[in-house]
Amino acid sequence: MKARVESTKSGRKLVHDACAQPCAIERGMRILGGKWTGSILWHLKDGPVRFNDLARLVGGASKKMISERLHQLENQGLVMRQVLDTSPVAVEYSLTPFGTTALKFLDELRLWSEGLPQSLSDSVINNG
Amino acid sequence: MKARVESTKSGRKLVHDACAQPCAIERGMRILGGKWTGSILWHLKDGPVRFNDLARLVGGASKKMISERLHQLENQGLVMRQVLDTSPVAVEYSLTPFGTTALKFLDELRLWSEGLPQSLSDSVINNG
DNA sequence: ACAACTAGTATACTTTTAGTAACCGAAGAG
DNA sequence: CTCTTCGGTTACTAAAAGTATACTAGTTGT
Repeated sequence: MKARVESTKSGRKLVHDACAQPCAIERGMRILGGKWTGSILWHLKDGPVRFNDLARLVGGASKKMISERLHQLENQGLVMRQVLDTSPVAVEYSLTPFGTTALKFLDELRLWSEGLPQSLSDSVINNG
Repeated sequence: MKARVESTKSGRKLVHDACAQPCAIERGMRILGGKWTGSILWHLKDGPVRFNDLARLVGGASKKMISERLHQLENQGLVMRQVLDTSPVAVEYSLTPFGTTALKFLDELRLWSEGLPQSLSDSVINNG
């Protein structure tokens, strides 16, 4: 990404290489930046978690949201779904190897967020 | 965040500490995860950029979007707005010291995103 | 028998966000 | 005089995200 703005002698502004492809930043955000997506991945970091447990852990998100995000993450290959034939049946979700590669970045986000001024944290109210 | 799920002797599941506060992950995402937010910050990393230049650099986002995000980022203290008394007036946006602390995380995101499989990148179409 | 759990899906609705397109006044270039 | 640029704002529409309730169908606990 070498986008830059140049001024011609007459002062006209021209933009070169203005993200003809979506920036890496933006592409990544479209995958990980959805509401609850980060939280879900984060709660899976220590091992498989079952659907309803996940719904309880990610307080504030409805089952519909959890369900939608998990489908999305499964399609994108970050999360695995495994049905255990216990009774009643249990369904476990876990990170794929690819999914775990996102954890480094999420941890960086966590570190940043934990240092946020209180006033800013307060203005972001809902649970997660 | 020490959330966990425990099974009682009777098999009942209880959730402890289920994100009474929003997770750091989720709080951070609410600030940086908005559409275009990451791209805007990233384009400011090398120094001040003027409004219309920014709108051109972040291809795909309308001026309205840029304007809204910049207001938000200014309120949150990540970005500074400075009016230069040239004629015609110019308005420059730049990162505050606090804003620059987010760059580390954004760079981690960029690295992750650049390694994405092509198929996944393709399904995330718009510009940024 | 009855309630609560399992993992979701279905439906209906409201709210929020994103996006388009047009427009503003002031000033500069041709 | 007209066209363009500056930094936005306004009005409107479309799409996404959210809520809430009810339903499946089998299992276990009281």
